[in-house]
Amino acid sequence: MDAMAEITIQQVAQAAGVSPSTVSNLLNGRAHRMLPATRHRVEKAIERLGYRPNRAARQLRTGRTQTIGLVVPSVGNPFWGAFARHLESAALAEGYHVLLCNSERNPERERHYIDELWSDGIRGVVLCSSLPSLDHVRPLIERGLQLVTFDRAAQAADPESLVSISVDNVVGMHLATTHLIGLGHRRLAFVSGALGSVNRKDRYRGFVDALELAGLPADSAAVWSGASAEWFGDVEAAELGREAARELLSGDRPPTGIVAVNDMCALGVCRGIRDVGLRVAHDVSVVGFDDIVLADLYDPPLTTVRQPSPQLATSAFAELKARVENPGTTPGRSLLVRPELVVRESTAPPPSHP
Amino acid sequence: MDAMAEITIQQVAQAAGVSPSTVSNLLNGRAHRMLPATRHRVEKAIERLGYRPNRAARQLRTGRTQTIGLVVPSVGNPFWGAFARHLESAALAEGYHVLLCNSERNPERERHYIDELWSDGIRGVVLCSSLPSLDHVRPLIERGLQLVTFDRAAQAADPESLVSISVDNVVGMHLATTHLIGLGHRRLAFVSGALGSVNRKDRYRGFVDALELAGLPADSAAVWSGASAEWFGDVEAAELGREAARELLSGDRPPTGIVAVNDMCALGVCRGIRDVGLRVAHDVSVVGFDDIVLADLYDPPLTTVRQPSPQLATSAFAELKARVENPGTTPGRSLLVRPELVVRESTAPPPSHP
DNA sequence: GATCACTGGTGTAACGTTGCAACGACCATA
DNA sequence: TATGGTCGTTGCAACGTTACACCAGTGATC
Repeated sequence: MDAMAEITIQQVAQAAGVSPSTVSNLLNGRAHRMLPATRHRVEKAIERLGYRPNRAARQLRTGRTQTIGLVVPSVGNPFWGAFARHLESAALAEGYHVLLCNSERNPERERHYIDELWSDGIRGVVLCSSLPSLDHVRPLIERGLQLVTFDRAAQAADPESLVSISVDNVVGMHLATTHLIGLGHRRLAFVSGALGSVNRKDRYRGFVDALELAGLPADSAAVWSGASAEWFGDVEAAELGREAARELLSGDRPPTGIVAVNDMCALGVCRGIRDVGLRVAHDVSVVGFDDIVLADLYDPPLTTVRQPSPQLATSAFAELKARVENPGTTPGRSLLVRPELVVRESTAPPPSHP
Repeated sequence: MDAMAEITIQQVAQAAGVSPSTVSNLLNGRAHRMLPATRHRVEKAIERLGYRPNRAARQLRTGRTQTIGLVVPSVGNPFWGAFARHLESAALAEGYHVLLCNSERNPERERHYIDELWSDGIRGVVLCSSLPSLDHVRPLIERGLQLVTFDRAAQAADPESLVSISVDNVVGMHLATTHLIGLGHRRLAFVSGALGSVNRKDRYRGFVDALELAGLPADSAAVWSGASAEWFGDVEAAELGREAARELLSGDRPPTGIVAVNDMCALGVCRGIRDVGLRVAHDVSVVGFDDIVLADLYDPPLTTVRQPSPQLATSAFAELKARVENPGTTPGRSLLVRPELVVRESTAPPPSHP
């Protein structure tokens, strides 16, 4: 295989007997400026040579890219996989591409990625970081980086141009916890990885709020937040949930209801419940968060808080595109969608006391 | 926010009191060619100005990119999500980026993406297409596109430079089917979407081969391949499996063992089994393919054929990188990894006859 | 028959980077 | 003191594209 020469706009121009400018005009929606005959000649030439414009040259010249960055914890988690998929579809429909970055919840890695994206000429990023502070990206934001954060409610100290799109995590967990309390549960537990991220903190707060509203002492509830790990990957969430369930249920005064920080974690909790010989719902109720596809497939189907990820992804892209194409015109804002509790069969009244 | 001027290599050069060439030399691993003092001045300037090289300019000049393309059916399917994640990690370790493309099993979309990737200057793509023919990418391969196909055994008519990495799907399904037969099952069913892709065809063949080897007439087995849909998305696989199970089990002579084309589909089958009031394993055994994280979490934990996706992803990237950086030196080849049957609890002997 | 406005098309410079060829300065050798 | 070699650094052209300014021709208007 020999070193392949690319087909350039000059070659097309020559083949069509016009100047490169004319070809460029056609390519950039200025076809009306030429005779139909010319236009057809050029189109034929493009077709015949299989010409594809060189994106790097175009980007260098115009300063624009048709690529956005997506930073998620890990597409190994089906929730993020689905989100990535929907975002990518929205992008495709508008001629954009998506560069995938799994931060693995590693701040260093996340920072590195944002820098790289900037180098790539990418000026719009959907960040699903959840790091409380955005200081590591502030210099870039000041230079013109457009950021849409997802699943991370806006913070007071955030840069003002920021757009944030998220489900209301506090409300969501409030709903979940209240559901459990309404079923008669009094001994609850909250299972999560380290509470380092905004959304986890919010979810935890929803849990505590609901407890207090019901007159239950907050300290009566167990909180299991993976003391060992500073942070944990989203795939390991399941393993963590499993471990948590085993530990919680073999202690004294085991909980009868467990709310998990997300569905993967909840599924792990369910597994842990079976590990110790108990039954989900019958012995201990579990509620998750996200409503991944598998929640409904599980046995028992998982009660959970739904994040409408197609809509959220679509909004995120639309918001980002508007800002990238028209920087500085719209002020920062924050969209907080109210989530919905989906009651399935992993929750039931607590077993009657002996 | 005003239009932001990028920081260029010239500005760095000026700030450091050297020429752009010197900065470029430093950036491209030719630091030994300058005095330590110069080097430090330049490094300081880069740091102080927050300079990031413009990738588009660099790519235009050198013709190289540090980006590869990944075309998967859909990262909404946890198997592909995990694969994407591992591939991306391998890429990151070598300074590469990954552009994500979900084909949604739509040939038109896949074709479009490959064209776009080429336009982006990307010369290496991991293609998880499974389309039997590669004709739609042949022109680009001839121009120098390096392709590693994954989960698609090499075909006779493939371009010679092609690398293909895959699990041995025939063997895998053979293992799964034989496992069921060994447990005493005689009435089996194979559930899949349309058998349009190479891997599905292979998996089906493994199923039939095992049947024949056991002296079971192939036509005694039911095959459910989603007659309605031309193709189906990976997320819908679960829905399809569910429907298949309901239909198969309410017919006459229902199967006692079902092998599903992948885990998502198998999970759907399990759900369908419960829909009709039967129990997985106890009444009908199910075996999947992939070994996604959730297989082990499920109730009952799913017996399945494992694809070692971290290793496969790592190999795919290594193979692709070698070819992109050194085109035309290595001939095409094909790596077929033997998969492993993971026996869990979704399979059991068939219920004894009344 | 000048002037003007359009129409269809072209020439040119620039985007930021790289790598080669070339440079002057210095030192060792003859 | 010439000659040659090395060292550290730089000038220059080019990668493929685009947008602006410009131009030559045509037809209408005064």
